[in-house]
Amino acid sequence: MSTKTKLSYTPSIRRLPSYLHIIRAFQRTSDPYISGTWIANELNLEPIQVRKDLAITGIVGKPKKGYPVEQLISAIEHYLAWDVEQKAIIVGAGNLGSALTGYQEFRNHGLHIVAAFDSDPSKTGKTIHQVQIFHMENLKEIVEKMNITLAILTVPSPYAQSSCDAIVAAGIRAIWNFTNVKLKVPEEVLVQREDLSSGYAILSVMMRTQANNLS
Amino acid sequence: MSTKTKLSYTPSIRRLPSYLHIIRAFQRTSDPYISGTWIANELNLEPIQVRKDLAITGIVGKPKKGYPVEQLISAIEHYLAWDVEQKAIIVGAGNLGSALTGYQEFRNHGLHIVAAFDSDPSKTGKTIHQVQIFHMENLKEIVEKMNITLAILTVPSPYAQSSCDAIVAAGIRAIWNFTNVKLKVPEEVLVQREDLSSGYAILSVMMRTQANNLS
DNA sequence: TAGATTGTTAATCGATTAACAATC
DNA sequence: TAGATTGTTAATCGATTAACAATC
Repeated sequence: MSTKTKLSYTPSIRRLPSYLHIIRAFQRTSDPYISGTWIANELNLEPIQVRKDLAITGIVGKPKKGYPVEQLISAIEHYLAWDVEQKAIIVGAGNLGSALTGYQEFRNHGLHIVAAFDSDPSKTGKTIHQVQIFHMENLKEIVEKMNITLAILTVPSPYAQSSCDAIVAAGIRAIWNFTNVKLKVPEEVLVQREDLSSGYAILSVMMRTQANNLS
Repeated sequence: MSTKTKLSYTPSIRRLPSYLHIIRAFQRTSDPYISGTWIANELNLEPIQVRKDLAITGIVGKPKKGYPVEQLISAIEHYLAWDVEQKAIIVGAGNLGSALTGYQEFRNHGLHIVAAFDSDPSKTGKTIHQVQIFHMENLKEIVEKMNITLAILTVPSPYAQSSCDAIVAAGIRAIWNFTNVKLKVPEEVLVQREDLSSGYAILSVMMRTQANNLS
């Protein structure tokens, strides 16, 4: 059976992290209930969309009051599998790798970056944000020893495919790909590509459209 | 009139950069025509989807042969407004700001980062990837002098809104927001948020789903 | 109680996919 | 010519939005 079945509710899943962020901030007010309407206002969304999105987590709200804050946070975290610690490694200890390693928000998502790898021997032994850098030669050994299942790929694009091959050979099953390369992987390996250019494409067309409207 | 009209074809626009990337690589083969079928195979998409996407740029192909490579590149670049130079500044000269400043691919998109800003005085005068760092105090002055219309926001989230306010006060009309903060801006200012957590949410749910299927 | 908010069911909208004639 | 590929028109699919009864 192919593992490449399509994921349902992807637009909703993409919005859940912003809900979680907002709800955690709201939690500090000690109000035990939060309404979908309030979340929607905060994020410029429609209340019905928020309710539909939250429904996929299985949360049940109370008419008139809203959703119980603690339970709602748990439900979102559980749905996203953010309630269990997920260990990950950084492959490519450059600026982007370093930025992601230092990104505190990931800790709130259960994501722990436990090691970094680089093919530049002069980086070996150094640390980025208290995470040790190893040489790529030791990838398989350390991945096996630490039982790692996720790699974050932040190498320059010419090295993307070869690094990916090393990651797969090390037994890793999921890759978060920050390069602009479409990676070739065995069917059972999951790849999530973070394409910076696509966001800029949207912004660029918006700017052109706005400029045209003004004239 | 509100400028917040919804952008059409956003899924297609998001895919155009990967098409462009593939087509530019193909260009080196000197073959004057490229088929939608070939692009689709390369990116694991359906040929019909590629044809529909390319159609929004106005390109016209030749049955049996495909699309003329040079014209296709021009059509995509023109549609994305990537055929004109777009100057931008980095606000927040940390690791992420530095990574984006050094990201060579942006040059292929007409995006030129011409200055960086940071509130840390010890960074003032230094450079990241040959781009000079200025103090935030000089933001408005330099933005006006250099006629900047786009800011890339890469500050830590606690500083996101105040930095955004400074950007707007400097007269900038478009912000590419890499923080996890929902920015409050006047209606006429465009914001494109790049939300790293949403990509991780997708990956995390895929991993959970796959793990469940295997058991 | 009155009214705000939920959850469900239905309607709409837009994106993807299918079918196929046209054609180089 | 035969066949691969385009572009158009229609069908399907899934996401968003609307309507509204239930209810705390």
